[in-house]
Amino acid sequence: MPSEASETEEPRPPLGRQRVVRAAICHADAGGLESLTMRKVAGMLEVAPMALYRHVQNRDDLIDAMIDVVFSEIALPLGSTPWKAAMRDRALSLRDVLARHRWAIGLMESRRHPGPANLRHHDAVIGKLRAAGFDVAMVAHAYSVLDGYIYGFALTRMSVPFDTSAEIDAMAQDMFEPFPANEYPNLTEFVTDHVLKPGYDYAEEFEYGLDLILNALEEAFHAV
Amino acid sequence: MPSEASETEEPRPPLGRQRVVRAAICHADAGGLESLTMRKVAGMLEVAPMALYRHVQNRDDLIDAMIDVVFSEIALPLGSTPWKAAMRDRALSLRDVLARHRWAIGLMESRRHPGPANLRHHDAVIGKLRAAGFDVAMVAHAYSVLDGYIYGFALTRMSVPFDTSAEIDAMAQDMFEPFPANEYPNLTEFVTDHVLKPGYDYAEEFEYGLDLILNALEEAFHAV
DNA sequence: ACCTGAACACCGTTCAAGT
DNA sequence: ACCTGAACACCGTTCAAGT
Repeated sequence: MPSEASETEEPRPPLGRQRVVRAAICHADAGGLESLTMRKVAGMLEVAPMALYRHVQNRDDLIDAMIDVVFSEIALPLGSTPWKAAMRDRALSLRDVLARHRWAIGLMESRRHPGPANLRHHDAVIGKLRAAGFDVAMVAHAYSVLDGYIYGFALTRMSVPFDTSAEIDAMAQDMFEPFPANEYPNLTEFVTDHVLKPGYDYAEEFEYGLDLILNALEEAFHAV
Repeated sequence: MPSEASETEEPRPPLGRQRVVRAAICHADAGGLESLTMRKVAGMLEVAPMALYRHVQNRDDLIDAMIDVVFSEIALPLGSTPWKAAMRDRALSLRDVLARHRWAIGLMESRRHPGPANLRHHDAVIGKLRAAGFDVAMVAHAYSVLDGYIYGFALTRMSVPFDTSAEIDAMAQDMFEPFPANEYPNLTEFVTDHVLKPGYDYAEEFEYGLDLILNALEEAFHAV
């Protein structure tokens, strides 16, 4: 067939950095960072492994780009919303984004080459607090405790991998199985009498701590 | 020479699970989890890679064992110390342990097979709060917000890798260099007018947030 | 009981070509 | 300009031996 038949021969679209980064995020969302290999991303895009290196310097550069996409998904505290409500909305948005992209939790704040969405996000959060009257020292306090809590909650609570009460129950059995009964009475009581109870929900735990911190920050702010 | 000369021939001591785990922790402390390979640990112990598998099921089992050693290094809240001081001491101890073993931060609360030191630690913390009069719901609130904050601070603040003010300065230059000047005015002001100032110290930020949370928990506890 | 060596199916990345 | 294929120096882990 003639090589000019450009439409019927399905000439694949050029790769492009965006398509590479999106495919990588998709893979990491499903399988985690460990299973994200250059070769698998290339396979998803039906391309030779080395084709990726035209659009990405190396694996670390790819991860930098992925993280900036994640930052771009966090709702910015813009508009005239009061600082406390704005920080609350931003915290819930960040919590949701980290739940979608669990592989990103440990990488968001340790990149040596932050992207534009990263810097823009921090600029907006700091700007909102400054506009509300926080001095730079109080901004540091507030940002440190809020982000510490949000990322830490994402890390410690959301990483527990079960959805149903039955799963959590089975897992608890497995955990205590190798040890003598009543070796850990307080932990056992806590798990059986509270965590395993049908009404218990992690999501509410996040908002309890978040509001505890926001209220305490408000008090500290007004005390100045 | 006769094979009975057992002392002069330096017959290496048997490997043993403890020696393997300790060597692995030592390597991870220095180079992180990424560079921790079975082959390198074997090399440190001057042994063939496959020798490790007599004492450890696989790489994941090795990491489980490493994490439990880390848990064993956290000071337990024992004795008759009041709950607030005990939680404060425990938080500072956990912060220090995580600073020594940064590779462990993301793994401490997501192990499918927690070891005895892990369970014993949680049992002691829960026991201290229960003994102080916290009901199980309040224990969940307190533990969730405290550990969230401690792990998150370790993740977000301690992962920034600089020691001296000069280093942080150079890094800030690098970060903003690819972008137009004054693109991020609030962030720039915050970094130059506060973070880069000689008196600023991360360590104090940790204790500010910790005391904010502990005081808020105390209020919530007494309000019940 | 404890350790070894070869082998297998993977990695990221460099280099030299291909179109 | 964009993609490929072979090659190199690595991985974790299985298997069959060695002492």
